[in-house]
Amino acid sequence: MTDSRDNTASKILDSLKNDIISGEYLPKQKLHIKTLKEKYNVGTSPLREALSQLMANDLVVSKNQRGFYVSDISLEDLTDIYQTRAKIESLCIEMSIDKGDDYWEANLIAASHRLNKYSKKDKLETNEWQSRHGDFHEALVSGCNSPRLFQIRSSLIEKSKRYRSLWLKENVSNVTTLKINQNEHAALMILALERDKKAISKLIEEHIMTPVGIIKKSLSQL
Amino acid sequence: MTDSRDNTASKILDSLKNDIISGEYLPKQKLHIKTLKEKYNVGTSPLREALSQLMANDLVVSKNQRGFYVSDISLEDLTDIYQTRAKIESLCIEMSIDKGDDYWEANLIAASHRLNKYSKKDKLETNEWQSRHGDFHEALVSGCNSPRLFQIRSSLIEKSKRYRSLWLKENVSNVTTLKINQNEHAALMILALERDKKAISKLIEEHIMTPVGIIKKSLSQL
DNA sequence: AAATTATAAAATGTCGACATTTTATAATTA
DNA sequence: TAATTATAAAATGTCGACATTTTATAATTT
Repeated sequence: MTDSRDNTASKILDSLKNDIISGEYLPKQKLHIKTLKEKYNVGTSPLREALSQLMANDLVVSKNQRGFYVSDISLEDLTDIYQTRAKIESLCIEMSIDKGDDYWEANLIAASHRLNKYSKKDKLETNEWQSRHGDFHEALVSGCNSPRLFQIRSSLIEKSKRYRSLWLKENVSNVTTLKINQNEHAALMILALERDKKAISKLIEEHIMTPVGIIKKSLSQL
Repeated sequence: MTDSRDNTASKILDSLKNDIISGEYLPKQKLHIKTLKEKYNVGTSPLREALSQLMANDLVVSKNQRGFYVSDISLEDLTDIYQTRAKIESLCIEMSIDKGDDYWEANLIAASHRLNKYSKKDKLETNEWQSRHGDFHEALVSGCNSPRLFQIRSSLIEKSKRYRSLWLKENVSNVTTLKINQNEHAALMILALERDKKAISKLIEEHIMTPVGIIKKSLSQL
């Protein structure tokens, strides 16, 4: 939460990051200092500090004396992000399978149940579904006890979310595609419980790559 | 290079980052704003912007109203960094083997030759050796055409260098340990040219993990 | 009219100032 | 003397100001 213990810079960082990821600011869009200062009600310093952090996260770029811009997207980057994300997720899951205990299994089963139940509803909210979907995948990798690998995973998810958001913006309420691969989730859980590293690696990579084609199509005709 | 086209913040970022990685500033050490301003001859804003970026790179941490500190190290993190780095390097090499062409092969052979020749010298400089060593490993992965994976690799190398620097600080001119695994390099090249993904993956992971034990020992008695 | 130049407006990046908080030091109490 | 409180010093984080550069607009030239 944005605690009062936090300074202005870190508070505004969350807002800004979220606004970029959610697609409120479009790729290549200029981020005017003055405008942002007014919008978020802050001074120059904390704003620029937040933007500096976003630069390090590749969400923002800057040219000297020409200000800050939302970093650009591309079909190549889309593929690269997802491909890398797939490989990393595979690593996480393999570690998870190596180290996961009974609690990991139980937690995975629970998360799967929550996702399944919600997916069967006819009128489902995107946010809630995405939340449960994310929880399920997190449960899969939660046995991986490598903070650094986890961190890499998070930053990649962040970056991929941006592409998904932009795609969702073009295809409002296109929820059906979200549950395209519902049966794959079931398979993933079974393979995890069976500790079949090889099979689950293969499946998770395919699973993660599934949206790429769809997003690509929608994005290329922009 | 630190072009005059760059702004103050990005110039100072390089210096600061380098000084942290090289171990000039020690883990947990406080980074006083006033001191840094004088040392680097800059004002508040660009300094704090640079520190903000280093925060995003996990090289610096900050507590509100209590300033900036060099991020801490630990034996667990040392292991985690290197372990993750090993996995990532393995991924890069596998991709490299999949996509590498004749030029990749030639470049690899050349880099290997430069490293070999220099390693045989009796009086070798650490910097030059490390440079050639780095080049060799980069040649190995240079066929991997995933910018994002490459970026992850770079940031992990950065972080691991910090541990190596701190270790080197305790063991001045301990160059012999640097070429402990010289024969492994030859094996790596051969396996790369043979396109033996499985074998090279295994070897590179071991190769990267080699220093961990040594650094660990030296670091734990601090 | 198109291209170039001159002028005005807007925006960026850096600085030092200042209020607020933290830390260090001295004074007080038990 | 140890612990607590009061006081002083130092440091942080935020702000607005300002010089400099970029961008937009108007004037001039060919």
